[in-house]
Formats: sequence, structure tokens, C-alpha cells
Amino acid sequence: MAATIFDVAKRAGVSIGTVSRVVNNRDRVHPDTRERVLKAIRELDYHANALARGLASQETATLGLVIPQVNDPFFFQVVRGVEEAASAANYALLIASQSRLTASEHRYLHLFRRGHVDAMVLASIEVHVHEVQEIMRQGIPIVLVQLDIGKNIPTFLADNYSGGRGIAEHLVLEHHYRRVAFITGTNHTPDSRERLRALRDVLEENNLDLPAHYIVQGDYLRDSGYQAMQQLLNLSERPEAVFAANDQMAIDAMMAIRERGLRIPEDIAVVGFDDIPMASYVSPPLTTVHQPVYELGWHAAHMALEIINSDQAMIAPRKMLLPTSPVIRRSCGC
Amino acid sequence: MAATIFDVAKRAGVSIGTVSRVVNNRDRVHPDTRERVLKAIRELDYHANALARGLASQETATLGLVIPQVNDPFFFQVVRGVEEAASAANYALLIASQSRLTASEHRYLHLFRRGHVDAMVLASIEVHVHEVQEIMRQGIPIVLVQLDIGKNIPTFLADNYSGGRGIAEHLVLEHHYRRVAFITGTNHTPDSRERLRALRDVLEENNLDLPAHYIVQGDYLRDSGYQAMQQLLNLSERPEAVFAANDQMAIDAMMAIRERGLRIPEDIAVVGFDDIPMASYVSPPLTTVHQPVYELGWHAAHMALEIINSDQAMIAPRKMLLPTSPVIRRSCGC
DNA sequence: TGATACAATGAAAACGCTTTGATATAATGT
DNA sequence: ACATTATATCAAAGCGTTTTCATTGTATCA
Repeated sequence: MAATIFDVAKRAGVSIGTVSRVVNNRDRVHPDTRERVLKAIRELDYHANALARGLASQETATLGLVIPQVNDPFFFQVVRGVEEAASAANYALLIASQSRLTASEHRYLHLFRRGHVDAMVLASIEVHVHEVQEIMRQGIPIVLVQLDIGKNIPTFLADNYSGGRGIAEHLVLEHHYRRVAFITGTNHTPDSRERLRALRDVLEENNLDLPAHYIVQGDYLRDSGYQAMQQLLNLSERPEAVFAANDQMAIDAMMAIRERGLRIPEDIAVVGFDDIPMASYVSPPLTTVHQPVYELGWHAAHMALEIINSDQAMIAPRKMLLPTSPVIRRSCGC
Repeated sequence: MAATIFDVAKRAGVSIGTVSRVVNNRDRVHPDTRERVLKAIRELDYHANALARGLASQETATLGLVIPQVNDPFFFQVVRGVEEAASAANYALLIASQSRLTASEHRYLHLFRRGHVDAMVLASIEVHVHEVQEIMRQGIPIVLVQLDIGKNIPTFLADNYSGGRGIAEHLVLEHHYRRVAFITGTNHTPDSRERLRALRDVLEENNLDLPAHYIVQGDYLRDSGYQAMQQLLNLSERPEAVFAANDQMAIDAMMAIRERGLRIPEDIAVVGFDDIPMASYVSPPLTTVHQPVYELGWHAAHMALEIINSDQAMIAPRKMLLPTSPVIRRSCGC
């Protein structure tokens, strides 16, 4: 059995209150006493029980993170960011992934609510505003990542619009492409929508058209980029450039293009979004937009901890856009 | 404030003991009473406090996972496997990553030992046998993943040797390459060592030589494959095939080869190990060995839970090799 | 009908800590 | 010298559960 605070107290010849004070550096303790206590702690290899501590102090020093149940390295970066921020503050990290099965019942929310965590970070999951608000009402701060449900909840998002604009302007202004197509993401999510809006705006500003048949539906996953590209290639007037809502699809689109015997970027230019590791390895290397994924996680965790330690008073800005930056490689024609 | 067991008890007109029994389905409770209690629970939206429960029952229903602090999608798969096994058993998952900074003091071990978790899974981290044994002695089962320190600790490993043999035999027996080089991993880790041993054995069995200058040191990371390949290309007698200890380096080696104006696989064949997502996207697609990463995580977690529920009695086999399988693509010459 | 078993519940003792209020001792001021 | 104030410590009351033991009420048996 591991040593308890009583064992330490007995060995040091003090009360458990004093041991607690030494351990937590609270109040003042006579130097001699402190030394005796520390010695006893060392000798017994004492470590305060986290559960008991949490129960007594109503603070668990634990952060909860919920991520979607997808096989996407993308989220690993979020996890890293959150983990690093948490562990820097000496917080533990409790992770739950939202599986397709339990999406409806949101088990993890219960899991976490049971006094397990001091705050939660929700990343890209499906969740209703009510649930979030309900949890916040119970005093558990929540920070959202890549998940915009408005309603005055602290949220960290990548600036999809300006990233989209950056890459769109590159295509239109630098390369002078006039026929640009877009491959959307799943159900046309807000992310995908923003990126499309950026493209549309840039084209409009330059008096260019974005016909409906140049917008093809994809689902962010591998195959869909290929399929979507097929459609575009079958058009009587092929686009000169294709903007895919993410790199995965862009890379797949490239395969479809090559299979037709066309060259990239000479015949058709391709750009993506995300800047996944693979993007720099395909040939030609994919021009894309870098997403600050790690940073999103880090900032979100950081803010969550901040809210905890600030009595959850008003933490000013409710929605933070983190900058995205175009990564110009070769697939755009550069 | 969230409702406690007292609130429920009062509302249902019973004692807290009865509520506890209903919640945990322990002992028998009169159907009518149970109904009343359940009703109260529903009305108050009661959820038992995990900390209090853990403290009283000495079980946290939480699994601890420690992963290295590297930016490697590889580990994300381990996490997924562990998470899925844990959540299937209604266990929460506590994650800590071993940062370079804290590697020496192993903070997470303390973090977890403080009664936080019922068992731990350690994946690919640097850790001393003593520490592990110390923790096990305190009654916390540990399962290792991709981390072989012997000593009767349950361990899940990918079968590096047989995977290495598979790919080596493919190179030697099918393609009849005679001059095969090897690029090692960091500090020549056990993994890398096993893969090399496999190659060496296969070559030997076929009366082929593996000269020292055909074994070049890498470090598993991006650049090192490139550097190592340079060395090999500068040799007076270039190898016909290169076996890199992981895909990352193999892909980098391919770049080095192409930069010299040589063709893959015509001039030099390249094979890797891991089967990372990128492997199928490079051109030519990389022949490699698939690692059951997700499965490693899943099995490890599963075993950890099994040990918990079996009174930690003898769980038979101490070291489990999970099969790896060659994935033949194009870079080998097929 | 009285003794006996069983079912259903309650009361209270852990679990290991934090934190408050009380107490004893030492230092300071008059 | 005595009252006052700081300082250092202790004792005990939570925190929200689980779990054991005791108690009551009801059905079963001789």
C-alpha cells in the first residue's frame, strides 16, 4: 500500500494539516518542521492521492479533451498542442473520442462532468449548443476548437477565409487562371464554405465567373477527391486550376489528373488546404494553406486554464481566428 | 452545484446506501424503491462524482497512457487503439506525453501513480526497468507497447524480424538483388536492429554479403534518409536496393536518388517499414511493411484491463508479437 | 404460534486529502 | 510585568462515494 498523509504525519511527528501545508506550500511552516516533513515524504516516497485531493479541494488539475473518432493525423496535432499546454501547467489530460456510435448520447460529456475535469476542450466534434451551455452552467469552462456554434463560447478557429483568399489570389492574380474549380468538403461544412466563399469573392473582384458546375461536392476523404476530379475532367471546358477544400482530396485529384495523361501544373494546377505532411512529398509538391493546428490546440488549452484560474469572469474575446498562411510549392504552377 | 447522492436520497425518501446500490446495480433493491430512486436521479440529472467514487472504491475506471513527445502520426494510431479499447470498457483515458525536458524525472509516472489510474500503457518511451517494476509493485499493472525491456512485463511488439525477413526475401528471392543496403534508425534501436538482422540473415542464407559501408546510420527522421542516401550514392559500387528502417527515411532517400537523376526502381529499388499513409502516395508508391499500430494499442489496453479484472494473477504470455505484413507496391521493382 | 430465515433498507465507518477555527507558544509593546 | 499580537501547529469538519454491519419487516417452517 502506498503511503498516506497520515503515515507521513506520524513519521514526522506532526499533524496531517501540517503535512498538507508543506506539500502545497500554503501558509507558513517552521523551517525545521518543513524539513522533517520533507524528509519523511522522501523516505516514504509519498505522493498525494489525486482523487482525495480533488475531492477535498474541488479541483482536479485535469483537463478534458474530446476529439472526433476519425483516423486523421490532423487531430493528433491538436492533441499535442493541448497536451503540451496542459502539462506545462501541471494539468493532466483526459481524452475521449466521439465515436460514431455514441455520438448521439455523448457519453464523454457525462464522463467528464462527473467531477473528473476542471475544464474541457471540444475539437471539431458534433455537439449541440444546449449541451455545451448546460455544462458551462454547471461551472465547467469549455473552449471550442474548429467548431463554431456561436453563442458566446470561447472558440479558436483557423482563419479559413483569409487563407482561402490568399491562395485564391495567388491563382488569379499571379498565375492569371480564369477558370478555377472548387471541390467541397463533407456536407459543405463551415470550413469548406468559408474557403469557397474566399475563392468566390476573389473571382468576383476580378470579374471572373464561378459557374455551378465548377463546384463539386467531396467529403474530405481520400476517394472523393478522385471522384470529384473525374467530374471536372469530363466537363467540356476543363478548369485551369482546381482548389480542393483539403489536401487529401487535392492529392487524390492529382492522381485522377495524371491518369488522364494530363500534366500538373501545366495542364491543370491544383491547390489544397491544411498543409498535411504528405503535401510536400507528392510530386509536384502541393501548394496549399497551412493550418495552425498545433497552435489551435495549445491556445485552446491555455485559455481553458486561464478561465479556470480567473474565476471564470469575463474572458474578453469570444472568438479567436488564428492565422493561416499560403504555402507556395509547385502544383500551382510556380 | 451538481446534485449529490444526498440530494437523490432525500428526494427519493431513502438512504444514500440505497441510492448507491441502485446506481451500481449491487445487492437487491425493491423494484418500487429502485423506480423511485431512478426517477429522482433523472429529475436531478444526477451523475456520481468520479473522484469520490474512485476514492471510496479504490478504482478509478481510468487508464493511463504515456507516449513520446514526438510529432509522429504513428503514435496517434496507438492512441486510437488504446482509446477505443478503453472506452469500450467504459474506462476513461488519461494521456501524458514524455517530453524531452521531463524525460529524466518522469513526471507522468508520479502523476499517474497518485491513484489516478488503474493501469498504465507505456508506448515507445524511454523508461527504466526499475521504475516500471516499482510501479507494478504498488499494484498498478503496466503494459508495454513497442518497448522491450524484458523482465516479465506484458509487452506488445510488432514482429519486426519476420516483417523484415518478408521484405528482404522479396528483394533477394523475387527480384534477385544482390547488393542491398540498409539505413538504420535512431541509435540503432531494437526495432531497427531487428529489421537489420532480418536482412542480414536473408542475405547470408543466400550467400550474399552485407558489407559495413552498406549499413548507414539514420535517425528515423526526415532529413536523415536523405543524408544517408547521399553516402550510399557516393559509393563506388552503388547498391541495387535500399532498405530503410522506416518509411520516412525511405521517402527521403527516394528524393536523394531522384536528384541524382537516377530512376526508382530501375536504377535503385527502395523499400521502407511502417506503411505510413504517405507511402502509397509517393511515386513510385513505396513498397514497405505494414505495422499493426492500431492493433498494438488496442491489444495493450485490452490486456491492461484484463489484468485489472483478473486480480493481476498470472496473465500467461509476457511478450506478444503482432504480425507485420509486407505491402508490395512499386518502388521495389514490382 | 413461536422460531427462523430472508429480503430490504438504514446508519455509519472508511477512502485520503484540504481547510477552517481554535489553541498554545513566542515575540512585541507599554 | 502584563496585555497584545504574530507565529506555528493541531483537531476536526467536510468533500461524495462505497461498503459493512445492524435493524426492521415479512415470509417460511416445524
